[in-house]
Amino acid sequence: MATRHAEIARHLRERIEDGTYPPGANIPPISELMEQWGVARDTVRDAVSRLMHEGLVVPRRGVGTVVRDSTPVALAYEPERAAAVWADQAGESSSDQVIQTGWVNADPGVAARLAIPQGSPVVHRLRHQSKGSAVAQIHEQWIPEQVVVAIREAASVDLADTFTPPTDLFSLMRQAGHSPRTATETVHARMPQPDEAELMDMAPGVPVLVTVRLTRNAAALETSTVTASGDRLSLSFTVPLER
Amino acid sequence: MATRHAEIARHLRERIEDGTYPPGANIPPISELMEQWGVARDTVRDAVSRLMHEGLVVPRRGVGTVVRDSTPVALAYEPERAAAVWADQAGESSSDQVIQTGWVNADPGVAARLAIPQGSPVVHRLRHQSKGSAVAQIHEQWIPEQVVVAIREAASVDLADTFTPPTDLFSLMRQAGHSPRTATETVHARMPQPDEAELMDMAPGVPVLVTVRLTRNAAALETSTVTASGDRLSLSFTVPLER
DNA sequence: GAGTGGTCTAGACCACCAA
DNA sequence: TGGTGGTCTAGACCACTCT
Repeated sequence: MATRHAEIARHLRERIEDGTYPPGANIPPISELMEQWGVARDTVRDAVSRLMHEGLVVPRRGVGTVVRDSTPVALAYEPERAAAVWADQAGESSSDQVIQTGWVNADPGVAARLAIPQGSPVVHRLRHQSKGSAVAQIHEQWIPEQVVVAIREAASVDLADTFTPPTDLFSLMRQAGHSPRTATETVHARMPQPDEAELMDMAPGVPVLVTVRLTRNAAALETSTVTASGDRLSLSFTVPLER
Repeated sequence: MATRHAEIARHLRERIEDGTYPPGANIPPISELMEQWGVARDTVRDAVSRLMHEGLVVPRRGVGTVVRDSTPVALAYEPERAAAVWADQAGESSSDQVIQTGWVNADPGVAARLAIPQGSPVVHRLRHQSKGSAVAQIHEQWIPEQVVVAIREAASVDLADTFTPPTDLFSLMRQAGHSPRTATETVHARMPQPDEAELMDMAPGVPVLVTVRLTRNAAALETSTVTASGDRLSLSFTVPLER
């Protein structure tokens, strides 16, 4: 027999999966579980805590511990897109706000991706894309000096001092003689940092999806990272298969 | 002032980030932290538990609580690939094993993706790809009847009864007159289920990356899901940008 | 054997929410 | 106001790892 709290957690998990406690409903309160299983309060809390960190339930003070919506991650399959697409389920009011922009020195990661010496000046832009009230995506972008200068000269836009969202950075690049050819996107997942979880109003037990992008023609033109809640967003790619 | 355990967690998190406790090192033992902060054991454990679920540390009985390797997620940038690539950091001994294969009735999700009636017969194949001793990826695949039959007739291979890993399912499809044209991959992240975490020997606080693929020409040829530890694997795509 | 983390108890007080 | 979860204590015993 496993430990008491593992046993309780397993039982509750099964009841959630078999629909006894459907999404939106409450699991029994701590006091009741204490009685039912004849254990102390903290033992029950250990069990509930496990379910919370598995992303199955969200405890709410004064209300109860509610079962989370089972995160179906809408499966919209229109495989006609040629490029990467950010798929959202709810098309609420959205906004795109530039939080910060300016010159910084490239850190080792950015420098490696852009193939420039570490510490080289790059323009760093931080954007928050919001859906409804909470931030849905954190977008960070680094652009090498050469490209920034070319855009300033060709389009009279200073990226280091422009707080309006770039309606289309790629067309600015083309105007400046730096037409992007390919974008490589690398995806991984991790748990959010506390500040990220707060900013994006994430439930406990929900990871973030991090996409690192590198846009190139002959040289590297731009690199960026997009960080977003792993359950509110899914990333979709269509790749052609050579004959 | 926040709660005691939040305070302790914040302090330890900062010490980890500033390198006082580098990856592989131990944070101070519970007993020591109890003394330092003048709190009870469970208060310290609450703090450490938070760090654990953030993926920062792994407690080991009899050893101590060690700081995890900071998950650099190797950034291999060879943007020359045209298709999806599964990037691994360590090239150890790997194996690919078919765990299960046979006919099943399509569940709603699979049926929707393959655009066939729910409950239609499909061949379901479950594979485990291992690196070293632990399973690195769980691969589940569903192939519609029409394609299975065509492959059986054209290549004398019965997918419902073949336990050898398909060296190349796509070339079998081409032989059978079903050349795949595109693959659409949709990625999201979630916390692993307990059995998944055990099978893949995952540390606590590590999410899984789930990729749902749909391979098509005119019709849907195959759909599959790949589930893998979000820190041991990163998924990379290169997309061409139209002029 | 000494030291580590893991489990569990019985009781207390606090913070939050809905009726 | 009553019920919910959140925090915290002081103490006990167990399981594991290393030397």
